[in-house]
Amino acid sequence: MPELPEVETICQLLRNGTRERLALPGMRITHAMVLWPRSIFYPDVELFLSQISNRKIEVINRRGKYLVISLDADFYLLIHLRMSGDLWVEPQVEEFAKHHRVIFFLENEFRLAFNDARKFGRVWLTQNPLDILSGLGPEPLDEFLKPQEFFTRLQQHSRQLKPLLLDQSFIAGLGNIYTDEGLFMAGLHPLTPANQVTYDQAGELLESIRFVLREGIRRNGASIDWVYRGGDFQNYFKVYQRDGETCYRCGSKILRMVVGQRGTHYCPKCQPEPGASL
DNA sequence: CCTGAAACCTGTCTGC
DNA sequence: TGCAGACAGGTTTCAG
Repeated sequence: MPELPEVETICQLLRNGTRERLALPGMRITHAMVLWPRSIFYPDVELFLSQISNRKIEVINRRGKYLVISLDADFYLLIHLRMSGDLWVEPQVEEFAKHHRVIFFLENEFRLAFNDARKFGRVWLTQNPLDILSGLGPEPLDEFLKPQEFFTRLQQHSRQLKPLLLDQSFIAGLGNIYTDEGLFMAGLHPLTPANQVTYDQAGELLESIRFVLREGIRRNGASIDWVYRGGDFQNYFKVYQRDGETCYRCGSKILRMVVGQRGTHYCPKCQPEPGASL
């Protein structure tokens, strides 16, 4: 599922807990079990298992699409869910679900399970989280990011908007859904060269991105395909996977094309081609 | 710097 | 029913 709003939803769930499921901060990990070794990106599995044992969970945060779990002894557990990853807090007595890849056993009767059907997700355990996170661009929801800076960053690239916004070093957390939705709201064609975006358009794009991300978070993320249950932002998509259907704003037929190997959905009338006159 | 293709994986859906 | 092909929320690597 995971784009920024989905990761944020999981982050808040783990941080605050729910009725039956305890909040994780303050809880100790007694030991872990690795069912798919390639899920552990760093360090090697043997060292990972020894270093994770008996670590206390202190703070749970998000940076881009990474979940950042601070542990005692200055360790950080970083988890990237990629395409199909999810994190479940569940009783230890349950059978392992089909796609469990890494299990963190807690000191009570619960465990934290990393479930990931497509095996693309990755886990790091490190004392230097910046080695992994420092390449990320700014957080879109951080008010520290001003329209002027966003405009300046756009000016520095000739790339098309769609692949640029998906580039995590340009801005962190956007994925295919929220990029398409943000471009639609801003009225910008996905193929527009970034350095052709005007100052006003840049401001609108930043506002639009923030709006769709906040809506996504408010709806607890989107649930698509067979992977995720929980959020319902998929019921509020304006263009994503709506190709062939009618644009709510102008009535035109929503189109789909492939840009940078990613399905891209847009309204040909609300998002005019770059260079086309209105 | 930019683009496109391929790779890493499993599951679902569509069409023949 | 079987089977091939397309497609899926992401990222990295490599060729041109």
